[in-house]
Amino acid sequence: MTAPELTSSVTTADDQALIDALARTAFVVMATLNRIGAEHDLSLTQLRVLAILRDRRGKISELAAFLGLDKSTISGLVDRAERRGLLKRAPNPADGRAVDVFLSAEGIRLAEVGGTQIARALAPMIGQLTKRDGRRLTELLEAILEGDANPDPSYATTIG
Amino acid sequence: MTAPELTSSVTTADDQALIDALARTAFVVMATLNRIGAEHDLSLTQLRVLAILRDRRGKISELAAFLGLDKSTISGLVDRAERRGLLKRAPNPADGRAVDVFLSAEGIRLAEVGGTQIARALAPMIGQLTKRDGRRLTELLEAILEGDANPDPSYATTIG
DNA sequence: TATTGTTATACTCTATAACTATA
DNA sequence: TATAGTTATAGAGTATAACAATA
Repeated sequence: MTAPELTSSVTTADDQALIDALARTAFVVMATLNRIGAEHDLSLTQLRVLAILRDRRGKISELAAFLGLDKSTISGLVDRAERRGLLKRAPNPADGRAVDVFLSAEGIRLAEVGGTQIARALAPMIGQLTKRDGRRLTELLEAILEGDANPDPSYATTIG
Repeated sequence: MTAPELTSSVTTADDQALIDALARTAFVVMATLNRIGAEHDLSLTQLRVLAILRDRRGKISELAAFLGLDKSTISGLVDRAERRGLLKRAPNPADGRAVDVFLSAEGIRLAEVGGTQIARALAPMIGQLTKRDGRRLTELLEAILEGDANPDPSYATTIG
């Protein structure tokens, strides 16, 4: 079986080739993140939660908005991660209804290890390019990200 | 909240920027695919199954290998899609144990509609680039995909 | 009244293990 | 014996609806 294409022929051949390359790249990157997450028994969403909390606290509602998920979903995700000792809950001092979530020492350690592994896993790919081409690719990707007009706020974020 | 980074600082700043751009692009593309799939009550995996079967039949075991999932998972996915009338099963003529899966007329229609929507959804992003930059981006992405050394066969595939 | 979070419920996705049928 | 597929089971991720506590 060779690689099929889902996108149709309403666009030019060049556009089509670019869409296909973007989709393939996305799947490879996501597969890498999934695989590294799985090595630590973390789903992609859990990995993202760890990334988000790596350098800040966050309320349940903020995490939900950031990830584009329902607050009840976050509640469950936090439950499981908390049970594993990766993060903790604390009452928000400014709002009696809100709950702050933040990483435990173990969560911080895991986020660091995961980050290192991700960089290492993607290194062979970016190593295909010269320094100059790498910078060029970064520029081009940042340019197309400018055109992202998705309604959901989480669509515009990085891994976290 | 601004965009956090999961990857660590074992790499150069340039590498880091590229990894970040790749991750952000991957999330935007995947979010687009997810959103369009959801509009048709299709998970990302179901969307990929439709894409794979768009121009070929496939055995359950082939779909499993292609997507990197267990055959029992495919069995369930096919069950649900078949119940919705999107695809059908038929005995494989060459192997009495195998089952062929293929799109129904409704499945073909849905795959076409979905493909068109995906191309349209990504158009604003690729529209940010000149024709020439678009071709350049395609080349660079194809170059880094060459460096993909993932063990799982499904990692090297496009959306389908 | 509106918002924050939790809980109950239901469904999908996923894997593992056990099973049947065929090779 | 080995392979293809199904089924039973279990757990995670997800959303909706109902709820309690707070604003």
